[in-house]
Amino acid sequence: MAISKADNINYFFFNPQLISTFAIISKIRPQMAIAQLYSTQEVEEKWYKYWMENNYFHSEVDERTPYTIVIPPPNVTGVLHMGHMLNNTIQDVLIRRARLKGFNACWVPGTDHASIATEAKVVAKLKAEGINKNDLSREEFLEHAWDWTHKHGGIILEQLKKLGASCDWERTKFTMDETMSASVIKVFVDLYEKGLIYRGYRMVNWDPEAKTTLSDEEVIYQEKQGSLYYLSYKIEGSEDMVTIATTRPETILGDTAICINPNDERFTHLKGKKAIVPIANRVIPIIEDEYVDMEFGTGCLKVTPAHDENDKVLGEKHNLEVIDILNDDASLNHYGLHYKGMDRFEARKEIVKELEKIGILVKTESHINKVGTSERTGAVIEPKLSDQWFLKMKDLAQPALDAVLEREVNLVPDKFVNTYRHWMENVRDWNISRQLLWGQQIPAYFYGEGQEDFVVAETAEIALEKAKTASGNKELTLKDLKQDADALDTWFSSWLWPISVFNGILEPDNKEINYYYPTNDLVTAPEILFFWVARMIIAGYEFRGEKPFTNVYLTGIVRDKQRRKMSKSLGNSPDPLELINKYGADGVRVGMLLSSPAGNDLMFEEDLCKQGSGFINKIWNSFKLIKNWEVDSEKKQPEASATAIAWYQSKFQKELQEIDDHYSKYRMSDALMATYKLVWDDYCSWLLEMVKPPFGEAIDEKTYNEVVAILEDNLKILHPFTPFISEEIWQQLKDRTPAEALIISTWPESGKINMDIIGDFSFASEVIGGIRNIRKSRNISFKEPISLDVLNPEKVSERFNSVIQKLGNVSELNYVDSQVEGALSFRVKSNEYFIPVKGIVDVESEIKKLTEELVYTKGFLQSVEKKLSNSRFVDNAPENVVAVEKAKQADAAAKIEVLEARLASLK
RNA sequence: GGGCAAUUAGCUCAGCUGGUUCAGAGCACCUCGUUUACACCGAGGGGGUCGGGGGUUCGAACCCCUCAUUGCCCACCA
Repeated sequence: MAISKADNINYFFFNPQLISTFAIISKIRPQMAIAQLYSTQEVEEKWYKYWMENNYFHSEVDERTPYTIVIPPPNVTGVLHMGHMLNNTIQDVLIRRARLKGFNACWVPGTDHASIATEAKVVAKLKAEGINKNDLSREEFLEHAWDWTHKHGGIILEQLKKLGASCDWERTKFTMDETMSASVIKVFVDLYEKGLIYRGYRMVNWDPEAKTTLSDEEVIYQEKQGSLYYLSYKIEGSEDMVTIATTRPETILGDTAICINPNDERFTHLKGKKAIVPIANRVIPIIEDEYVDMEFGTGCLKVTPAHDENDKVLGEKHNLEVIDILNDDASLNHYGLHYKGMDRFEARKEIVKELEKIGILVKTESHINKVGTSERTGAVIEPKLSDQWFLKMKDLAQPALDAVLEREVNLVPDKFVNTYRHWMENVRDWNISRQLLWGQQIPAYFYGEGQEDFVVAETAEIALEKAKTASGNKELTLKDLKQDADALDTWFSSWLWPISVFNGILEPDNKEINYYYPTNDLVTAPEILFFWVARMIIAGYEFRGEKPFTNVYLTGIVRDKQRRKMSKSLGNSPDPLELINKYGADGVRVGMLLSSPAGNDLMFEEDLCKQGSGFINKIWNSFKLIKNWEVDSEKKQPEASATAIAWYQSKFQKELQEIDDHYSKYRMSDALMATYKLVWDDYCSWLLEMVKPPFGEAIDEKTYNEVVAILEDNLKILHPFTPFISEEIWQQLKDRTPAEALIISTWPESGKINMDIIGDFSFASEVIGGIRNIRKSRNISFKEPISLDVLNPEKVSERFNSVIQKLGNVSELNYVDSQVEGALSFRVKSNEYFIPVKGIVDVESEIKKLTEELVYTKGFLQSVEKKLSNSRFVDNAPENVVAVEKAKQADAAAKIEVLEARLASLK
């Protein structure tokens, strides 16, 4: 791309690729250099470094009130995606504003070891290298996992820095740090001793690929096209058959009963009989239970307690045998007979073939069923009975439920309270063990032959003492102890996060936890409301007797234009870092927040970032204007400037109030939009235009100083959204010491709002609009001065006359007391304005316009009068509402008078 | 199957106790403009029976009923 110097000099190119070209140009034009250029990459890098060097992000316990946010720790080996961008932008906005408001702002960053996700990645990597996880010892595998973590870990945190995240990096934590892990173990032991953790033989979600259990939340149900197979079982000692329907014919090998509904008259003849399982040729009882739905399938149910939750319940009730036919990898075991070793799906096909061959398969129907799959590996989940560790939830959940219902913890938006309540009221015990190596190993030690005798303790040494006491065997040594091989669920460490990052578990009375806890805001996705948020609240009350945070801001999901969730696999997610390169971090931050109310999904498209960077560009250019002004200390302040500044000060206060209100309700986009409009419309389009000196002239010092002060306040309210450009301008505006950096300055104080001047301004802006309309309709160039005549001068707000003259390019403003001939007119309220025009006024079209205006106003007046003549309205409506209607009536009547007078003068 | 939400301009959304500002904003669109910070600009403009129907009220985008559509959560019958 060729750029001529002439093109460059007066334009600002928002294009990082052109930096070097600009750098050269800036050298040739030293007097302009400072303000002409804006390179996002350069500026962003510069200020981030500056903030870091001056330690502004770091927080220490002090006298101030703390304002704390703990980051939802991303997976240690993850990379930044759009969800993180949204989430962390919001957190940074909150924390930066808190910092400006004078709080001791502390944003604690960190990462999560994400046991299953990370382990899956490590296993895959090893596999690619030809190494099988099972061939490694625990220690060897963990070494690989730590290698991987060190290599990829924390990349995501570096990416957050590019976004401008002002985290206290000195506090960075990892859920497998020594103290974090020790906290987890301590909590486990504690809960075990309270009798809340137990070991149970339960049906769990089994991921045969990762060979671990999953929590219910990690199972994703997908609708899949399958078949419903109708199979006939022989009745023992007769030629009768009974037909059942199943979606999983391979599990017949694990059948231990047939169940019918006792009320089902079709099957009375089967009561007390026995059936024969095909292929296995085992004899199983026919039991009766009302659980069976008589409408579904054939009304007969095969019962496989080992492979179905409901069947398990039935089995326990009727004391049935449990036959587990699967190995851990979901291949068939010896109960699979000649299918032993075959994968479950393969076996299904083969068994169906065999059943067909022996005439047992009556028919096959297509059937859509919901199949549970693993969130991490995608494998179809197998319900499996196994020994697992559980945490009793019911009592623990109660305070956490109350806290949200009583709004001690606020969910934003509030609608999530219902969902939360529903879940907490029906909370189930939490399966906390995982058959994984990557994570905190369960601190249970077996000292006997089987799994019956065990003790739970922080360390093996303590466990040994406990085991000696428990067994009465003083000869036991460490070698006799065998620690449970399983690791704890990842969430069993992250539920402690707001406490453990301040070491509040191991040292419950330390200075930091006492100061920073409870934290203020948590910003996270609603998807993990139960996974994580609810459990943190539970942990907060259980281990600190206090909530972990006051507000939970639930973001939406970032979707594309087609409303599809943005994901790597779909390939519809832009690379956040590329976006930052292209639009600048400030631009992307604005883009992300332009439309993302709490709890609503964000329909993201790149245009939003474009709009964001357009805003940055506007801010920059408005600064360039000021920066290049020549200041004259002798010059008197023009009246228009004084008026404009007085107006803006009130307008700013009014909007500041709005913005603060939006923040207090976590309406981030509204706060941004109010700021955006204040800066773009009120500040740039109106204020700067009103105070701008004529071409070639200098600006008076008073106005200059006042505008600079205004700009400084603007920068303060911009800073949370656009930290980089605001700091850049702040620093260019004046020489500042590190103690005067914008990031640690103060949020503008709220002040008086003069509503009169705001009202007068909007009156004046309507007048200016009227002038512009006439200029446009008559094709009068802006450069051509006009004169303006005003009828009914007593109602004109004179303080804005100078502004009207300046922005309307009005050379002469006269008050007249009668209609002006040969002029075009417009009306604001009941005042009438005339602009004499050259050439002939088209009386016909003027009359037409006036008539239309008159008809509309009369109609309006009529509707108001109708309302006012309705006694039920006047009697029932509040006084101020009636007063308003009366004012409308008076205004409309006056306007009609004016219009009629004008029409009369033209006819 | 149970529950919760949403439906307002082409798009994304405001509309905060039913009544000033009640039909709004931003983007997009159209017209005009080489005004000396910015064309990523400026000025102006068009565009909506507030998902349908019914009700309450002096008055409804807002409250009630009903239907429709969409999204989410929970539980799941083999």
